[in-house]
Amino acid sequence: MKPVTLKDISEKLGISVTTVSKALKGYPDVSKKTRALVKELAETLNYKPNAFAVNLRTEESKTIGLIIPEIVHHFFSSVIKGIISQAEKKGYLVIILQSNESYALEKKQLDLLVSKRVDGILISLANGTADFKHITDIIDQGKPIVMFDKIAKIVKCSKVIIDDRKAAYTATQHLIDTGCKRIAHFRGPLLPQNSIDRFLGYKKALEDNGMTYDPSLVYIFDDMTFEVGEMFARKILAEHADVDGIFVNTDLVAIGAITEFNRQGVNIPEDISIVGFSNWFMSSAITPSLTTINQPGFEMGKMAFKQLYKELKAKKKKKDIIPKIIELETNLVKRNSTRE
Amino acid sequence: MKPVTLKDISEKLGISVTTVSKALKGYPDVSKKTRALVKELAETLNYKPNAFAVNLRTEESKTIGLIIPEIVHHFFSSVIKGIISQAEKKGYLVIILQSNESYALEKKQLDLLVSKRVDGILISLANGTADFKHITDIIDQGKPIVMFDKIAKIVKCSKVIIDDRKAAYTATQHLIDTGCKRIAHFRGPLLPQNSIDRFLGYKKALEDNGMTYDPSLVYIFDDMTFEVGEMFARKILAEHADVDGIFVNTDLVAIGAITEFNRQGVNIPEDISIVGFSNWFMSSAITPSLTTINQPGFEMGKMAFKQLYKELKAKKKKKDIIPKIIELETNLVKRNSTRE
DNA sequence: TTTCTCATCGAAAACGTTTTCGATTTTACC
DNA sequence: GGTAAAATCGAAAACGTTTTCGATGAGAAA
Repeated sequence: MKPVTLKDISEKLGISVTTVSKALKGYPDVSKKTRALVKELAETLNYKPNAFAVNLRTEESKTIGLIIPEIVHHFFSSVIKGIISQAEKKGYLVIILQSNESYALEKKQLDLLVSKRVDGILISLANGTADFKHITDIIDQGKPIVMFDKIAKIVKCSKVIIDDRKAAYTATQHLIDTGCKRIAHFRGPLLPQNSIDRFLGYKKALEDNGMTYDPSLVYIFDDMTFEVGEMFARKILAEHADVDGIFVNTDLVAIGAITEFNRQGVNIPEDISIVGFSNWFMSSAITPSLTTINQPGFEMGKMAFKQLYKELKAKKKKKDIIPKIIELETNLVKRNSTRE
Repeated sequence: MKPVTLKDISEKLGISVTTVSKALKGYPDVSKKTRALVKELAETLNYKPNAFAVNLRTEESKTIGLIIPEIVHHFFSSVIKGIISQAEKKGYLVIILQSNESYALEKKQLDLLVSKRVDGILISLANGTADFKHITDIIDQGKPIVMFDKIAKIVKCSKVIIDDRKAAYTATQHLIDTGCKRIAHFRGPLLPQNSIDRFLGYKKALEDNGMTYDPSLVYIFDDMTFEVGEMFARKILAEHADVDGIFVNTDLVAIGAITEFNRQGVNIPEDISIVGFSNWFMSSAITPSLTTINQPGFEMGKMAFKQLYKELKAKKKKKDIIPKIIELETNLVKRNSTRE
């Protein structure tokens, strides 16, 4: 019933616990004969080291924490998958917490992870997070932490991101290149850095092409849902009949807009061209299929863990951690919601 | 730099480690005065108990493991969210692993969780899992384990499920009630219990209504994607032009089929009625909106954790664990892909 | 035989906490 | 003041592992 311990093995073999431990861990000062004996008995007894004891002794748990604003979300769940897949390869387990876009929760959860003594932390910030003391405190304690996607530029730690501004610029430029003269932007919320950067990329593209930036063409809303996309589409038709191109913050909203435009008999891309953001799998399914920016979620998760892993190793060797900004490539996926 | 320990507090206060520990844990044999002193110092020093030491001493980690076939999946990520939300309330953390629908991986991960000494395990089986020794071994060790959604009927442990058979029966009956005379079924893979039960419900409904069951109307395919839905739709039109109703295993495939039918000028629900399964959020977004079975993922996650929690408490009190089957209610969500 | 080297082993401390049980002090009561 | 009861404390063991450092013995070299 009780799990097998080193002591059990040592008693059965008439040798000390020390030697058993050493034999199993491949220390050189144990004879081939006893080593074989120990390993064999450990095998047949199905010995598994008590993780709690190992943790206490080595002061590491081979576990990392992950805080994410929302789990039920295609992009984020892809990131999670990327993280877990990579962590598993290196023998790390992942504890996942969800901040629900709440700063207070995020803070509490960070605290919880620290008190549980995870080896490191991966985090994508909540929209509401504007103060970063809870993050810097942890960094000051020397615990590795890596941010991804929704980051804070001020905080000195490693980050895995895409160049939202550049991607948005590319998307908008594509609309311009395919003949759009008056381009709207479905921006979504004001706060997270992504939203800001995508907006700035959109604006820059307009300006670089000698088009006037019109604030009334930027639609703002806190939630980004399918229904909001439908609503924005109706608004565009009512308020700005001259709009012939839209750059949308996220695919789900773009697909909502397309659905509404289809319903209203607006031809896409002839009357209005649309570019989304994310390359959600439904973008290729909708009719017309959606031109969009590919945002590599799985890859982002992988890279975030890889960077954290490097820092964990560096810390073990008492080396300094030099924060690194990893920028992942995005690309425009041309489909049928924009012209040739 | 080093975290504060009980010893630090005891030395600063000139009392024993024992008393400090007792004071913090509210033991009665410590005076109000010292208790206050200890609590205050612990507060200002920001003392956090060393989780590793507590784990070792108490033989529990307040951590549970979760094995799921696939994370990037709306239903499963909803379940995860339900589990995490509930676990957090009770002070438990959740380690998530993904089996990728592979029996071998599932087995390995279960082993990993046990060796990490999680307090209990939640699992939704991989499609390929047909042997259950890896599960029963853990149950025999006395470690609580609760299955959900994709379960094995033979294994003696608690389960949280829906009545797939009944739900499928309801879906099919709805097609019959609204006038469908020849009903196909997009079944998907042969193996997981859900697939089998949904098929059986479909078949039973036909038989109970005096309709002949025609195996050639049951479409089987290993993957269940949007594209498979499109393909099935084309096949139906080519092979069985007389079909006027379809019960589809999962919403995504149903939506693929609707898209293809729309493209081909088939009227839904007039020419062909469709019922899906899951109530994925896109079901209400597609045109026509999809009649479907609501499958409460979040709720399922919540209940699964709650049951596991009960068993963890029972185990602590040395009480016997009596396996419990929890069946969650499903309901038909009538929308526009079926007639009135 | 003595000395030295090398291979092999084990005692013991340490990680930080919890809990039992005995010891000491304080209070209550006569 | 003396005794009993109650309140308060702390020593020590325990959880299972890792690792340091010293001990022992065998064999080789002198």
